[in-house]
Amino acid sequence: MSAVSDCINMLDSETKAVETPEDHAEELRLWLRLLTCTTLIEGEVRGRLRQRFDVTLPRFDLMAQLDRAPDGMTLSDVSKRMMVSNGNVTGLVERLVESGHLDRRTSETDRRVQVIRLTKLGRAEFRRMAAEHETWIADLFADLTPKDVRELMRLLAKTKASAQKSAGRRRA
Amino acid sequence: MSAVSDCINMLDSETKAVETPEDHAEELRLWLRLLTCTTLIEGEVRGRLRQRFDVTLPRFDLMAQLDRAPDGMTLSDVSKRMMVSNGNVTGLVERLVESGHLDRRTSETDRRVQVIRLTKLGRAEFRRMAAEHETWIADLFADLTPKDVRELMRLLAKTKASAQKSAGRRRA
DNA sequence: CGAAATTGCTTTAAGCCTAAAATGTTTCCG
DNA sequence: CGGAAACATTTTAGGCTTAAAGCAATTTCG
Repeated sequence: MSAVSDCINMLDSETKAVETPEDHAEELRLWLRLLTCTTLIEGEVRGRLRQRFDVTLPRFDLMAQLDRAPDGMTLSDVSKRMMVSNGNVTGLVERLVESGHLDRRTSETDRRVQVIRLTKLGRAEFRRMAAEHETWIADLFADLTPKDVRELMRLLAKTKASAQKSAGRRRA
Repeated sequence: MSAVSDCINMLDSETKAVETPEDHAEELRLWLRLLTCTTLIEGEVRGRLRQRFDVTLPRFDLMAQLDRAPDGMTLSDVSKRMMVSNGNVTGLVERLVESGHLDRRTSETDRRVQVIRLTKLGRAEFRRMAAEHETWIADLFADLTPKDVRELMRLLAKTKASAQKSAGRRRA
């Protein structure tokens, strides 16, 4: 091996400034496991919502957002909170207005803005579903100790921060 | 409070066999955080796959399954592994056969079964994408220490087991 | 002021996804 | 053997989802 490549390798191992074909198998496995957990739980919740209340998960999620905002939200707010595209929200809201769960009105002060709220019916139905939903989640996580839960919260917060930072780097 | 309700409450607190309106806010928050992390990372990966390779995430995932199975897989296998419905796989495979990435043939021994494999093109393209994909994941998780990763793996394994148990209870 | 950029939302085209019903195939067993 | 059950896949109907383009209203700033 040449003196030059010796030098480069030392830089690599000591400063980690250069990318040799490094091994990221652990992170990859972590990502797959994270995805598996989420998919598993999401599927379970989806199925139960459907069976018990004949409602879809996205509809439930949207109502959950609105339940915490008595004064309503704009479509953009909802879109950001739910981390879905704008166009997605448009259709979702359309169907929920149609079924009488949501009320939609154009803002007085800015005619671009649509403000949506839960109707009385929407709120009542959501509360009924949410109560049961909470027990499902509790059951799905039942084998975790309170300490496990705290620790997971902490590590996922760290994960979220890390991912956001990485996403920010890309957009920059 | 009556003697009867005293008795019931004692049973509740000591054996946890009965459900009083308990507080499961922590588990709920944990679930939302888990979902946020996954959605965030998934969206980031989806965007990068699209930008760099003009490929969708489901296509990538399907090819990833096949890359690890040189002898091919049946559609049912893929469906189970990917945790998606059978009908979903049918369409996904259709498009990947169409684009020349997959090879599909009916099993010799069981005419119900379709065996799919990566074509040479499919494998080459997947390997190219996977190499880059791995660096994205590493970057997204960059702020986690090796210890964090290990700990998350452990807790997510526990979470997965708990959720599977709960899902099993329901189907029973 | 008024053009340009931005913002909020909708539309479009394409693809993803599910649950349930339908189709064809194989296995099980009486 | 032969019908019932199980299995693998496809089809169907409906909804979800995205990226990108389009439209209208508002804000910015020369």
